[in-house]
Amino acid sequence: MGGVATERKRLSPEARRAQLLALGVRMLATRTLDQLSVEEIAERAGVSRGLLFHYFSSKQDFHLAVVREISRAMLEATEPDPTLAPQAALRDSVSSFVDFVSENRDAYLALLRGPASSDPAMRAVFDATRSAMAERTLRAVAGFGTSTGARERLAVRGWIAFTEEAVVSWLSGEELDREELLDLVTSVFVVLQPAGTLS
Amino acid sequence: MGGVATERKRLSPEARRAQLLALGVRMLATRTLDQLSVEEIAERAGVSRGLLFHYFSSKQDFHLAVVREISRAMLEATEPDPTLAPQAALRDSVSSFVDFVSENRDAYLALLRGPASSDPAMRAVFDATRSAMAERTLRAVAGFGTSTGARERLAVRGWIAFTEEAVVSWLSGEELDREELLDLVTSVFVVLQPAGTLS
DNA sequence: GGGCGTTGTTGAACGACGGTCAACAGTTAT
DNA sequence: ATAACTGTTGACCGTCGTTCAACAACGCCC
Repeated sequence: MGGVATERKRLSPEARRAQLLALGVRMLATRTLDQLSVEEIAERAGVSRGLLFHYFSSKQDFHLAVVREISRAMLEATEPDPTLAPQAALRDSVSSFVDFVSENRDAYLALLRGPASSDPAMRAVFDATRSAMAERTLRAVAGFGTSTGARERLAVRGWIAFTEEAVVSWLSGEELDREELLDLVTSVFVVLQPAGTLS
Repeated sequence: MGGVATERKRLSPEARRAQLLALGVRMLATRTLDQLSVEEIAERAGVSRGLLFHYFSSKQDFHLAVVREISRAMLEATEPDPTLAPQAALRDSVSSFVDFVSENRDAYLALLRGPASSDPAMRAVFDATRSAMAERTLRAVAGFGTSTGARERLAVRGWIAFTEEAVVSWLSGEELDREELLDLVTSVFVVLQPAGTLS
């Protein structure tokens, strides 16, 4: 399972596609999304450049698929536990988020900063990810009495940006311990709810 | 002051450099940072491709200079008024920020999402901008009794991300009026301060 | 005002890389 | 074994960032 070319083998379309995608995600550890060249991907996969265009219509399309994969993995890893009480579910989800970003820092940053790239479709993935997190969070903590007004939607999106920045920033310093970080992030959420709806 | 080539004229280095930079910033309205091609810049400026490399060592260096210019303009436009009381200074600065982003949406987004680009120097500009906003904000509202512990630094950075996201998100919907947005953003800041230090 | 040096500017040339496509070869069925 | 299907190749093209030696506009001096 190395990065170098092994032997020329014929794979099923699904396997090849999955291989190229996984390779792309893994390579983000050293390169940024923009630097994921078709040439290097092909070389590491041990296939020709042309083959990549058989599975992805363009370089941008490939980048998009990589970012979608990261988004999918992140959302899956941070799915709130519906059996927990609202406050506990929130903290648990944030905790999973901290873990995910810790373990996939580079890949996640690619998702977070990838939208700078040319494609509006890329930005759409970014937006969809934030929206998914926001809606899910609102649903999970519905017990807080949150309504879905414009102010609340804006507040939740802002809170997600807050959380992302706090976690990423925390990772490059770690001057707080994990619990303090979770306290900070969750307490900000609680406080965002309209006055009077809190316990 | 069009975009098309006028006549071949010899300009002073400062004038040429300024012209190219301003042109780059202006072009962000239609293209993203990555799409700022040397070719089009040169064409619009009415000069040869080669000349751009006389003023900027590479395309990335040019992009960097463009982003620095935007950062500079933003920080200048949102400088807190030291003659105001802490709460008022905060609100005033956020208000200026909303104005700046409203008027320079594309350019500001390039700064916000530009760091996705390859260059670590680009990311440095992004970080430096956030740090500048954070430190300045902390200084301006020192009256709140804010200490400069790790938790507070993280909270302020998070709050800036919150603010950026809230403003950008608000711009593409405008379901709240301006005052409500300012209320939301400033109230979150106040609430972030350690319990007991608030009035 | 005409030559001369300084230097802003050009344009041809090169390399890297994304993208295309007709030919090739591994696999499977008969 | 042969043939059909299709995963895969490698040569080719166009675009674009980058280099560099030559050029020409401007200021200066006599």
